[in-house]
Amino acid sequence: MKENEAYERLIANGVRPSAQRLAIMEYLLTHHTHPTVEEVYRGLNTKIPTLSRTTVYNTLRILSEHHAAQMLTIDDHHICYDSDTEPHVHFFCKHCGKVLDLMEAEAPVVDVKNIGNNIVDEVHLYYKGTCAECAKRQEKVNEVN
Amino acid sequence: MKENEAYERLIANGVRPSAQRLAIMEYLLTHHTHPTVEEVYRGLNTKIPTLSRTTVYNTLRILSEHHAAQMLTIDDHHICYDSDTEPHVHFFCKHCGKVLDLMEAEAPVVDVKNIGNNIVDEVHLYYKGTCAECAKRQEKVNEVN
DNA sequence: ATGGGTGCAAAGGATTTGCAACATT
DNA sequence: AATGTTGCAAATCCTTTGCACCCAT
Repeated sequence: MKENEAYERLIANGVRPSAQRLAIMEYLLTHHTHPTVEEVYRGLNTKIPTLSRTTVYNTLRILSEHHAAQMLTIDDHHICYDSDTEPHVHFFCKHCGKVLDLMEAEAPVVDVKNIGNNIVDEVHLYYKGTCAECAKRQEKVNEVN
Repeated sequence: MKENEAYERLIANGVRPSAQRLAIMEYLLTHHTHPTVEEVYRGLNTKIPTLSRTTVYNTLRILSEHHAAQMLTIDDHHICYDSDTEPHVHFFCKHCGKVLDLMEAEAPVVDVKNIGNNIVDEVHLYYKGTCAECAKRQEKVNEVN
């Protein structure tokens, strides 16, 4: 990771850089796994034993409100976060629950500022289905039968 | 509404047509307001006083699993349902919480079957921002100041 | 001294589950 | 009878809130 990238991201988006916020921002910047609140909490708990879930909740909400990160509401039981704030497509596997990034080459580019008189400031593109791995596993099961 | 549209929709998607399921399916087909579980429950409670929330939860989940309706997870506190299962863009107003349909003319058409080896069977396009009404209201406030 | 941030515990809210009664075949 | 569906109550889980303490871009 670039030196101070977390710090710069917070400042650029008008978020005061406390130690906890820096740690959470850095966690998102170095883990492109679309972590949930719980995953961020557990991932940082060893480094910062005093960290509370409340702070993780608060911070992730603040980060997404300030567009320093994206909240992905791709599934009702899987709210997660992504430090990549550029619109890109997310794929959600209904079988294993994994969230993948799909590259621009594989997805339409949407760049809208407003539609009618509605002002658009976030674009979310979610595809859902069966990921390559789960599809392969199911094929095997079918072969056996 | 067409005669028996709810019935046909259930049968076509392999859902057994109980009285409750028919009523919920019909409610979705006649209310294009993207209702939540609670709104469906309240909307039907007068007609079917014995209806329980549990059944509304179960039924809406079954309908979306069978692609007889879509579950929209556009916002963490606003999970709602839409009987239109064709991919179309939804606009969510962060101020008033309203969910609007955007017509095809205003939005990209996405028709994907799979990407890489991932099998896509649902496409969700969500735009978020400020709706025309809320934007207008904010303008007025700004003029006064 | 002040405003903001943190974290504990408790509250709140939404959704699911266990299970007995009921309906439909 | 057998199978699937419903609905009540309770349990669970996730998230927010109240509040006291702490800290310092």
